[in-house]
Formats: sequence, C-alpha cells, structure tokens
Amino acid sequence: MTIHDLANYLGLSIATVSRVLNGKAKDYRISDATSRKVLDAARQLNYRPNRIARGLKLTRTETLGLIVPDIANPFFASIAKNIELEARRHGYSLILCDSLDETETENELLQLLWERKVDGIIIAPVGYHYQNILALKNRGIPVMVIDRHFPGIALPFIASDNYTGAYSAVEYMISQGHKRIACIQGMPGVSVNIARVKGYHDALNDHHIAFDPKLLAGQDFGEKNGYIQTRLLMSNSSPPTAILALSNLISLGVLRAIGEIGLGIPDDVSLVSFDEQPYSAFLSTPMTTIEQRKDEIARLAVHSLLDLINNPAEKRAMEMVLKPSMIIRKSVRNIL
Amino acid sequence: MTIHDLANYLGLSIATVSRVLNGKAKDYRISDATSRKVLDAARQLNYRPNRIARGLKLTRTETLGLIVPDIANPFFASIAKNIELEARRHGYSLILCDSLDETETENELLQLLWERKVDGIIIAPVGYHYQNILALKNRGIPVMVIDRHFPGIALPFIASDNYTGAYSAVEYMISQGHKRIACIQGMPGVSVNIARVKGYHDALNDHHIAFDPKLLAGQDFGEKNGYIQTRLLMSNSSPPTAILALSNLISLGVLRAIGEIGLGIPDDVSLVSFDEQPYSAFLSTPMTTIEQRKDEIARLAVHSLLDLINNPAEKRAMEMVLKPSMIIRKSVRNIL
DNA sequence: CTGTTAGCGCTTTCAC
DNA sequence: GTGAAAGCGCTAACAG
Repeated sequence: MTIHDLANYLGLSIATVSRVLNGKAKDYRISDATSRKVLDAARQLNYRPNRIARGLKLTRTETLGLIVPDIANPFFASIAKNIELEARRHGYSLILCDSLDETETENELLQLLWERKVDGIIIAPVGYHYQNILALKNRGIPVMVIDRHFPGIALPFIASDNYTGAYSAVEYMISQGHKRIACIQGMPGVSVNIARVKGYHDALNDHHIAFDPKLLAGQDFGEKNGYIQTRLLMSNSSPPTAILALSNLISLGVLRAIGEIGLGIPDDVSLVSFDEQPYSAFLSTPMTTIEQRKDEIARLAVHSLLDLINNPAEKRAMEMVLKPSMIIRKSVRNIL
Repeated sequence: MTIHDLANYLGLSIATVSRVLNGKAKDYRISDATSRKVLDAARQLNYRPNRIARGLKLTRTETLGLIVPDIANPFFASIAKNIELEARRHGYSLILCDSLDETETENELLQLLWERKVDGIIIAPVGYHYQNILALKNRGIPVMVIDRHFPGIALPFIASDNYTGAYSAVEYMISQGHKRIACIQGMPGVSVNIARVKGYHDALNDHHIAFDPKLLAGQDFGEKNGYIQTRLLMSNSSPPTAILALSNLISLGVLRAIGEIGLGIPDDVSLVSFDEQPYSAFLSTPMTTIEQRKDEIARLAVHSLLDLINNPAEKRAMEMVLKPSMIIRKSVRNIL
C-alpha cells in the first residue's frame, strides 16, 4: 500500500494525495470534496506513509539519537525514558545506543548515527574525548551534551551543579562532626567527577580540614570500584569515619564491602551518595543522597535540541546547570 | 559527500564504487587496483553511505524496534541493554519505545514502527491486547514477544517459567512454617501474572493450605500498588505472616508500607519478591528473590528475531520458556 | 572488468 | 484545483 496505490484507487494523482495527507490542501486550494475523499480512503485502506522514503526526500528523518554510557544504570534509564516520551510528543523517535562507557564504542556510535541521518543527537558522553562529537556538530548535526560535559568546548550542554552537590554533602558531614571524610570517585578527568571532587576538596578546605590524598580513591562509576576502594579504605591504619560516594553504583559497592567486613552504617561509617534512587530509602540504612533533576535534564535536552534543529541559524552556545538537592536520611551519624 | 561525489572524484561510475564498498568486488571481478583506490578514497574523504537511501532501495533498514512498558524499570532497562548490544553486534540499530504500560500507546507505537520500516520488533507487551501485534506480524514484519505473552496465540515468545518461580517461592515459605501467605499481584489477566498467581495457588493447594481470597490482592506491577495493598493486608484482622510480591517495584512498596507501620522484615512479616536487582542484597533485610535470566531473554530474542528476518520461510512458532532461580537471603523467617 | 539506467516511495516545482 | 515529472542517495539488473 503506497501512495501510488492510494492515488490509483481514488483516480487522483499522487501529488494531490500527498498534499492532502500533509495538510496542505488549503495551500493548494484542493476542494473539500477531494480532501475528504482522500482522507477517508487513507483511513479505510489503512494507508501509512513510508517514513524512509519521506526521510530521503526531505533529508529529515524525525529521528533523534541517544547515546548513554550504560542504559542499565537507573540514572540513565530514567533519563532515557523522559527523553523518549518528550521526543515522541514532538513526533520524533529515538535510536538508543549504549557506549559501554568506552570512548571507542562511542565514536562508532556517533558514526552510525551520522549514517542513519538522525536529525539530532543527545549524548551523555564517556567524557574523555569530545573531538568526534564536535566534528559531528560541525558537519551540521545538532548535538546536546548531558551529564558529563566538556568545559570550554563549544558544545551545548545540560548538567547538574555537581560542585555544589558535593560541597553541601561534605559540609553536612562536617556539621555532624566528621573530619576524616573519604571520597570514592568515578572516572578521573571527567567533568562530573572533577566538579564533585573539587566540591569535596573545597568544603574540606573551607572548614580547615586538611585534605588527605589517601582518602580520595577510585577510578570509575561502577559498583566494583566502590567495593574495592571501601575495602582498601577501611583496612587503612586510620580509616575514614565517613564516605562520599560519587555515584549510585559506587555506594552499592560501599554497602557490599561494609557488610562483608561486618561493620554497620552509620554506626561504624557514615555515607552520602550521589544519585537518588527508588530504593534509596529502603536500604539497610536509609541513605542520604544528592538528587539530580533527571526529568528536567531530559525535558530541557529535548527542547533545546529541537530548538537547535528548527533554528539552525542561532548558533548560541547553551549551557544549562541545574541545582541538585540533598535528601537527608539516616546514613550519616552525628559524632559530636 | 555522496557516492556520486566519490565516483566523480575517482573518475569511476557510481556502480563500481557501490560494488567495491559493498564487498562485491570479487563477484564483479573488479581489479584490485580499482578496489584499493575506491577504498582509500572512501576512507580519505570519510565517505559514509546514507543508510536512509540504502534502506529505501533495499527495503531493509537494519533497524529493530523495541517496545517496553517502562524503560525506567531496571528489569526492562537491563533487557534493553542486552538487546541493544546484541543487535548492534549484528549490524542492527534499535528504536526504543516506552508504552507506559498503556495498550493505546502500544498500538500507536506499533503503527509508528511500521511506518519506520523496522526489520523486526521485540515487544514486551502491556499484555491485554494482541490483535495489533498479530496484525503487524501478518503484514509480514517479524515479531518476538518477551516477558508477558499470549498463550495460544500464534506469536513467538520468550518468557520465564513464572509458574514454577512462584510455586517454589511459596513452597519455600511453607517450608519455613508459613501458612498465611499473601500474594500482591500485578495486572490481572496478564500472562505473567496469571502464571505466577497459579503457581502461588497450586503450591498452597498441594500443601493443603486453604486459599484465602482476601490474601490475593493488587492490580498492577507498580510500587504504589505494593504499598497500598500491604497497608490494607496488614490492617486485616488476621494479617499474613508472609508476602509474595510479584514484581521488584511491588516489593519496594511493601518495604515502604512495612516501614511506615513500624514493623520489621522478617520479624513481623516475611517477604519474597520476583526480579533480582543489584540492590536486593543491600535492603534493610537482604531480600530473597526470584531471578529471571534477563541476559538470556535478550540474547534469545535478538537471535530468534534475526532468524525470523533472514528465513521468513520458516513460520514455525517459537516458544521459549526459561527457568528462573531463587536467591535465598534473609527476608523469610523460620517460624517453625 | 566497468558503466548506464531503472527504480525504492515520497515531496514539490512547474505547468496547465 | 490538479497533474507530470524531477530527484533525494542508493543498489542491481542489464549491457557491453
């Protein structure tokens, strides 16, 4: 069932049919009678336009690409959901790509999305490499970077104010009497991580607590990293009394390690984690977390991207930073 | 940069270029010299075929559609990840669609994927309505149903043995001395739910425990449902000593309710939940769960679908059922 | 061994 | 008010 079949059936030309179907009947002064006939027949025969053909002709696919480091991570899954919904509301479909947190895979994915002629890309990058993202943008395909980003690079982004998030978490722990506060970080060199570590560092500094390099550990946002670093940290001669985990997965690793050692939270160690999750309140100890506005990040990403797509003229750099909030539960002990 | 530009640049015809690029140099006895020149130029000029044009010509887009009820649910997020990875490994991209667990949305999505000419569809259906899925299959587009399915309908599916999962969970609780075992179910009428409820029912029966309709409650797989039903159940004149939650989200609701009432797990109520999660071991009480082979479901779904795509002749119905396993932790108390 | 050409299904300019 | 025809970028049948 092509537009041709439909035109034949109606005894009209495909041009007329196409015009009616695209709501351009008025523009071409097509008679109401014809219009109605076309619409009725289309419904009757259940005609659906071939979007591939349409895309080729219009050089516009009404498809967006989404690249995330790990769609199984509830943080990204939640963002992906909101992006899909918002995109669909505007007539766009989403091609989902998981980069496995690998730069090389990410680059292949970028190529792929180019070949597939998506109208725009939303990417939560691995974070080490922006060349290919920039290259794509320069080839004319609109890009929005979310979460991890590249300060100083002309790539529009939406991110949380990670610095403030970490700063206030540490300040809170200090207010509860903690002085030996460890930080288990994600990937060093990645903006999100840099900002959080700086927040950690500055909060310590501003409260006249010397920064102990031994208490800053870790190298990625995964669970295993949280586990290993906690085991290491706690076997230290003077272990920390509190830990700041820079991701939801890391804190799961902390939990596993602490449990295995036979210690308790917050009795033996206090914990604050980035990324609120549905289960955060129901953990062995309800966890104090730094929550990001996932829904807002998604909504803004789609809107800004569509804006970029529809107004390619405006080359203004967009940088949006959202304030996170702290949800205080019971994982930090007052030791004053 | 089209194939035309490339051909012009090389002083060759687009046919030759196309053939080399598609690895058909041998078939057409194209000289090695020409071949090499084409390949080199393609790399040099960073030529990438336009997949939209290719798709139109070949009536094959190398794209799969994935419809899930809720991509933010870690169960589906995890499946989606494995599907995306496996599909990509075979050269396919994935269009992600979230049906919001609504039949109407699901139907729109099905239409959309048809318009977009995906080569195949993997769908975790809402579960109430199979007509449109069947219609699509009959229109010639291969479909794989996963998770919830439609017994007796000619739609290939991959699912867990939910009956056995529930049966063994209940049997285990009985072995620990429980007799008043409640079941908080998901959407009634949905295959997954029916099978689990039947397993619950039969296990009770086989152990000579009368089924009490008051102890079977709930109407969807969400957290809120788990919460409400638990509150209701526990305010009963003779509350259950154990609860079987038919989804990961439901058990989160149970946890919230039990906490609010001021009771403890497993001291006051025991709990077994479907769907193992990364956090299951770290909850207030490490939770005993029924684990499904998410990776295997994903892998099989992609392989079977590609099989269907490549061998449309074989119309054999595929029905694959995977055994779940029980992970015993500490959420069930022995009251013997 | 390589080139010419006919579409895939659609939108839109130009013509009447 | 409507239609004919060009062409989006690609593949493959046919021709040599």
